[in-house]
Amino acid sequence: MGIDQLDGRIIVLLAEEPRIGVLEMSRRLGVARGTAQARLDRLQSNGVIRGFGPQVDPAALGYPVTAFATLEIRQGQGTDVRAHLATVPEVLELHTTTGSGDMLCRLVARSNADLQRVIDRVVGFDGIVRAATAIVMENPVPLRVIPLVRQAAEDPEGTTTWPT
Amino acid sequence: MGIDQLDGRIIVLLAEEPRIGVLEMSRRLGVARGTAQARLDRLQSNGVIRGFGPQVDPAALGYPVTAFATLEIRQGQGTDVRAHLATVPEVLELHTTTGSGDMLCRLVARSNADLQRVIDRVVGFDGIVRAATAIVMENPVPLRVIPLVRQAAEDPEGTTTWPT
DNA sequence: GTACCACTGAACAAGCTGCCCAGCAGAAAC
DNA sequence: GTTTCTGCTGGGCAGCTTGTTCAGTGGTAC
Repeated sequence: MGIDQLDGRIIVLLAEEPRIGVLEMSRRLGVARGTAQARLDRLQSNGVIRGFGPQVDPAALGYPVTAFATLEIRQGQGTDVRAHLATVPEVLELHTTTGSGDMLCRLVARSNADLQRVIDRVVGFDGIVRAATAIVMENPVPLRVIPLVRQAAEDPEGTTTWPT
Repeated sequence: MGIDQLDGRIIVLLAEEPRIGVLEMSRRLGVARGTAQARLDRLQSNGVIRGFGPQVDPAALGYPVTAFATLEIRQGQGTDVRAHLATVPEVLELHTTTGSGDMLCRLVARSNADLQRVIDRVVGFDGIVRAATAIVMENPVPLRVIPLVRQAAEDPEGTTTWPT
């Protein structure tokens, strides 16, 4: 667990120019091709890099509305609720959490009106007691990992980030 | 806006085997290479496919703790808060929302103890009045788009998904 | 001292990419 | 009805990359 600076540079480079090949990568990093290859393979088998799947924009697909729903679950119904939500395509993500509410899920919809349909489908299940929905207006920081990768590469142990 | 079935199959195929080339893709889809190439180019310039950046797992990087924080902002301080949060590497995502709380952000940390440091850094800014944090315990549905892509490909207009 | 590991630098055949072209079918415009 | 446009097909070509293998080197652990 943890990455060194070369690993960090590999990830950043791949994030900036995903179509780059291993050979070009090795040239930019100033290392041998075999090294770049080996590092990349290791990052993938480590699970640090999960994959290179296409990043799809739901808005461009016709789902411009995003919302977060906090769900309250009836005791003991967690498993069923998880299975139910997994069948709803508009549920992009689901977490079980501490704090007020038991689950948090990310939803998308074709419009604000359509969001009602999605929410109805989500909560139309016995195990769900209550749902509180917050519609996303703006997304000032889209999902990102690069700053974190930079920090992890600079300081694999996390020693300097602790309070002094 | 909207994709047809061939587009959908391209995205699904790319999600399943990201390292696949255009030639192999065209073979699997049963179309000419030029067609696959053109479709892929169009999907990218459309913005449907944002890119193919590496999907990094924060847990494997040494940040196994995820949390969602709901922030309440002092009137008129929104811009400053956005800028402040953008400088924190552990803030992976930030949304402004309707409903209780004004912003929702996704955080990661090295441990539960470390989460305190992150929250202190997030909240240690004048414009933030209050923060409510929910720690993620389990992630039954990791961020996914494929089911949505399938639905969009089957029904680009969304007609069949409306209540009857 | 020896074994082990990571990196370098090189070579090879095989395959893919980017690019070009000509032809064809369906839809829309005139 | 004819023309134009768009999207798809199928082919060819040079150039480059990939996957793989090999030998050599330096540092580290035992």
